[in-house]
Amino acid sequence: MPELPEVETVRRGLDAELVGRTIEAVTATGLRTVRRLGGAAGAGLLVRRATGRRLLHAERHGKFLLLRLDTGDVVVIHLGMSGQLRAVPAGTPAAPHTHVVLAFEGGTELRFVDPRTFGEVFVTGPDVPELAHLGPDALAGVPDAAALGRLLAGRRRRIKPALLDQQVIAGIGNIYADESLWAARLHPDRAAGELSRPALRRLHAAIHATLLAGIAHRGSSLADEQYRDLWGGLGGYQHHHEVHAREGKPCSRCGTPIRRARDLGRSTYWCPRCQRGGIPGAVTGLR
DNA sequence: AAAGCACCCTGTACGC
DNA sequence: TGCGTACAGGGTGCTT
Repeated sequence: MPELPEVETVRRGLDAELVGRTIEAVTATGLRTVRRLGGAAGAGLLVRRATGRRLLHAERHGKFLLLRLDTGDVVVIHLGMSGQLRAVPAGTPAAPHTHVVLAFEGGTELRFVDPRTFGEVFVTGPDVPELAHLGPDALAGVPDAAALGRLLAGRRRRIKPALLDQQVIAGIGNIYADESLWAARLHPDRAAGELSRPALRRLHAAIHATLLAGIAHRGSSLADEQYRDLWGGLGGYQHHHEVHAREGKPCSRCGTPIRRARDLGRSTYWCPRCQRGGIPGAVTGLR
């Protein structure tokens, strides 16, 4: 599932491949993908506002990609669970579940492919009000432990749900939340607003190091997911995961088998020995 | 405020 | 072999 490092890898691909070029044609056949704009009318809106426009910048906020056009309009893309952006030569046969195609000058097409259609594409104005509810970007917007502390201050919820909440901090998903908490030696059930200053320092450093490592390895491509970069390449960070999808395997620090529990409808992985301090009786403490 | 769940959706894995 | 089911979980929205 694409999280910040995967989206950033795609963004860098756009920088290398398509920024500065003009969009010559747009097709939007996946009506669910453009649902925010309103079905067939939305597809027309995307075509009208993107066709003939030059791509000035490719930006990222959390897990959202923002393609800034020369009109000031912004094409916003979220990959959801199974979305892929691929750059291919015009004329390449369309993969199944290809929902939106931006045909750039020079013969390269940017194709949005998304089997499960949790992802979306829409066009909006320069201020992107649709993303105003997001917290600061987990990499660019949280400069130090004190900033992280301010985001978590006063919150009585557990730290893992807080990290996953895009309104608190944007870009962290299930993989990088688990990996960051392991690196910081924090139990996923620790109370978010009651972390000590050393714990906040460890967590801030862990989030940054984990996200940067994910980017350095071009993201995580787990066996049961589809993540690939702009050119179809697989990421490699899954080979460096310490806890995620490693239930029963020994913790690299202490040898204790990694545990797994269902939390908020998804899996949480942690080392029960290295990651202490869970709230007694909280979800993962019971299993 | 926070937890927990249903929902959207399809590909894959697995048990019978 | 093949069918049904569980699972994967990002985001949203609802209820408790």
